[in-house]
Parts: sequence; C-alpha cells; structure tokens
Amino acid sequence: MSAIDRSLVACLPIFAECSSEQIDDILREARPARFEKNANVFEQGEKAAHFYLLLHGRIRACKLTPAGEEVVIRFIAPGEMFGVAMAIGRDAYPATATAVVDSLVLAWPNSAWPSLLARNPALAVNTMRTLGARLEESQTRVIEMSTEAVERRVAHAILRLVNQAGRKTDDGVLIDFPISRQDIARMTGTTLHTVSRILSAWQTLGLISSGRQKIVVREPHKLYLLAESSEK
Amino acid sequence: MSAIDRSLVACLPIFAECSSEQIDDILREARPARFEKNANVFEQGEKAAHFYLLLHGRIRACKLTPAGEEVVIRFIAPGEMFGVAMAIGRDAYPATATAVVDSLVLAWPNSAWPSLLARNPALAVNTMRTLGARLEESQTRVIEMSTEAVERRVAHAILRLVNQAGRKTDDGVLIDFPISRQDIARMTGTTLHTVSRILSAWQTLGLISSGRQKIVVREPHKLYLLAESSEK
DNA sequence: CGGCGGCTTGAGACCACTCAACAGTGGTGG
DNA sequence: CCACCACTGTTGAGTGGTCTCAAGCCGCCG
Repeated sequence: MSAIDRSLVACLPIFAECSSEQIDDILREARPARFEKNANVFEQGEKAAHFYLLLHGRIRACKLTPAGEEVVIRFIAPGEMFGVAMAIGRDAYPATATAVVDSLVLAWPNSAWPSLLARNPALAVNTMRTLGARLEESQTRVIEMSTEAVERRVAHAILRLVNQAGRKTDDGVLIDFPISRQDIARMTGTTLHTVSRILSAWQTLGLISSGRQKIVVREPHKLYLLAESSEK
Repeated sequence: MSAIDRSLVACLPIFAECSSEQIDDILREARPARFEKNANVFEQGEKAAHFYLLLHGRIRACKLTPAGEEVVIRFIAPGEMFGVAMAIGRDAYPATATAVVDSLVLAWPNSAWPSLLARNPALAVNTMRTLGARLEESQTRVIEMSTEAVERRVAHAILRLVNQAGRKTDDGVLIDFPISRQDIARMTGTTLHTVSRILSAWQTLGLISSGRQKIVVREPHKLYLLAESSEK
C-alpha cells in the first residue's frame, strides 16, 4: 500500500528533500478516502480533525460571508495539501472544501502533524513555501480587485485556471473540470450576469468557446494581452 | 547587548516556546538598524539579503502594480517579523517596506535562517502560524472586496487599524501613526476622493474626528455596526 | 417528457470614478 | 519671522461601468 502511494507522491514539491524512508514514514499514518462529486471533504467552522493531500480529482475551497454570500478561495489540484488548519494553529477549518469531480485524497489525523514535523524538518520548510505561495496568490487577488475592472479580473482568473488545470485540445486549452459562470463570479467578485456577458463577448471575438460548465480558451495569448493591456 | 534585546523580544509570539538560551542564540546573529520616517527598509524586486523584526515604530508594506498603481498590503506593528522572503523560498522582496515613523528594527542576514530553523524547531511552527494569520487576513480582504460596498470596506479597514494601532484618548481611539486618505484608499481599492467623502460624512455623524493624517474613532461600536449591518 | 439548473440578454438605476477647482496645514528657506 | 510651496484634504458636477431586476432559452437528467 504505502509502496504504491510513495510512487504517486514522491515527486511532489511538498516532499522535496525527503528521503524514501521519510516519505514512507509520513505515508504510514495516512488513510485514503474517496469523495463523490459535490461532496464536502470538510465544512467551514467544523473542528479540524485531519489534514489532506489531494491525489486525484479537483477540490473547491469556498468561504461563506456573514451575509451568506460565497466566495471561492481557490481550486485545489492533485498533489496539493489542503485543510492544514493544524499547521497554522487553528482548530477549525476556515473554509469549506467540496469535490467538484469524484476525488481521491489522503487524510492524516491532526495528531500526526507535530511528530511528522519533528521527524522531517524539510516538511516544515516545504509547508512554509506552500503557505508563502498561497499568500502571494491571495495578495495578487487583492491587488487585482483593487486596481482592475471586472473584465480584466475575469481574464486573469481564467488564465490562472488555464495554468492550474489547462489541457490542450484541438480547439485550444480546455479547463479540465466543470466550472460555471457562477463559480467565476465568486472568484472575481462580480455577478454571474456580468461574467456571462463578458464570456459571450469573448466568444464572439473568437477568444474562447464555452458551454455549460465548460470553457475552452482558443487564443490564450490574446486573452493575456487583454488581461495586461493598460489602456481601455 | 543581546541581554537588553532579549527582554524586549522574549514575550513575542514568534519566540513562543523558545528557551532563553535559544532566544539569545537567535539574537546573536541580528544587528539593530534605524530608519527615518519615509525611508525604505527594502524595495520590491530587490534581492533579499536580510529578514527583519520591528522593535519600535511602524512600517508600511506596499506593492506596485505593473500599471504603476500602489496597493498597501499591511501595516507592520512592533513585534512583527517582516521581509521573510527566505522563509517562503523567494530570493527577492515581493513588496516595498517603508517606515511611516522613525523606526528601529533588528536585521538578520538571510544566511542565518536555515541554521536558526534547524536549531529552533519552535521557530518553524511560529513562522507557519504567522504566515497562516497573514493568509487569513489577505483572504478576508479578498472577501470584503468581493462582497462589500466601499463604505463598509473603509469601515472594516479602519476597525482593523484600531485593533492594530489604536490608542485610547479622551476623545476616543486614536490610530497611532500618521495615515492619509490616500493610504486608506490604497488599502481598500478606492480613491482618496471617495475616502474623503466617507470620512467627512462620518465626522458629521460624530462617528469619528479626523485631521491631517490623523483619525480618531469616537464611536467604535457604531462604526462596527455600520461595517457589519447587512442592510443598506 | 417535464422540470431544474445553468446560461443569455435587455432595460434601468445608482454607486463610485474622473475631472476640476480650491482651501487648509506644516515645513523650509530667505 | 514671514512668505512660499508642497502636500493633504474638501467638495461639486458629470459620466459610465456594473449591479439589479426581469424574462426567457437551452440542455441535461430523472
């Protein structure tokens, strides 16, 4: 079991600098779990009992505002850790994690964290890097929302999705999981109506082609120019 | 020298769980430095050579967008670490750090980081908590900018400043460092004109009193209600 | 085949931005 | 010590991008 797992995860950045023995050691305490599409791995506010590594599938991390609106924090790709409340000193999950397609995860009990950390110093370094990368992405979003109009924000969000989940096809780059106008609206701080209008306009221009929960970017470079150009 | 320093920093959360010997050990590699008001401790994009702890004063962390606009990431209070590019695996500073009042910092060479970490496991844990707290604050800002109108965002920003830098006075709670309308605009993604109008309105209502680079919150509770109330 | 969830599109209203002019404040140098 | 200037803040008018409200379409699944 753990031999199979190791081959799946050994090359992940989170285990960089770890020896095979250390990785086996870490994996020994993990249990695999499957979650169906639309199932929650955990919910915001729930007491954190485990932390996770996504092996296969796609997870959406979502926060609920006091007013009841939902904001998409990020989409989690295979190979990423998530639900690491323990690492940042919290005892409840700060967001809700939902499988957007059938997903396979590894789950560690929180109690395993301190000893894993003590035995594997590289894990701490890698976790700090991961947190740093997420912090930068979050700050990038703050900056975009501070300075950019809606169309540019949507363009940046879609380009980010292309980087994280793009799959080349004959027509262009497909975002390789179901994503709705509403999802994009909740990532960019706008409404599904405005997103729909923008995507329709782009479709007319030939930049993308899209359908029900599906987006194919036909002209990534032109979309990039639209996202970065300072005029207009 | 290091004995003096230790008494200043021993109670900081970043050194929680560290023994006196460990703290002395950490401080031995640090050098104090002073920065005058408006001086930059470091600039965005500059190669990171040191990481810092603010002992006294106030630092503003600011990011410049490709289009040349500035966004205020945060204000750093005494006792906080900053410029920890090394910890998150970057070799350049991601933002510019400017002293908003005359400030005193401790500076460590980046080369000290790995050995400090190796010798003080608690430092890694505390750094992860710090990063986690910043990540949450950044995400909170994303959520506010996604879902709230400008007036509420300004209210939240000012309440945050009250928590971080509030000083009780006869008139109310003073934000204890010079802060302009422009600063608030760059924290909330709006313009100094709009901030000025909002603060003028609040002044008329008696919620605050303000002047040149000065804000006193007279009615924190009413401001809180304004920030949270779902109607309007 | 019916219903539901996702998507599209139009019309109107309004918040916040832009542009513009001016007033207070504090620091500086003659 | 006063005059000047740079910086900060105030306020008005007009505009436009985005939201809200509303209606209807499409495609999938039960």
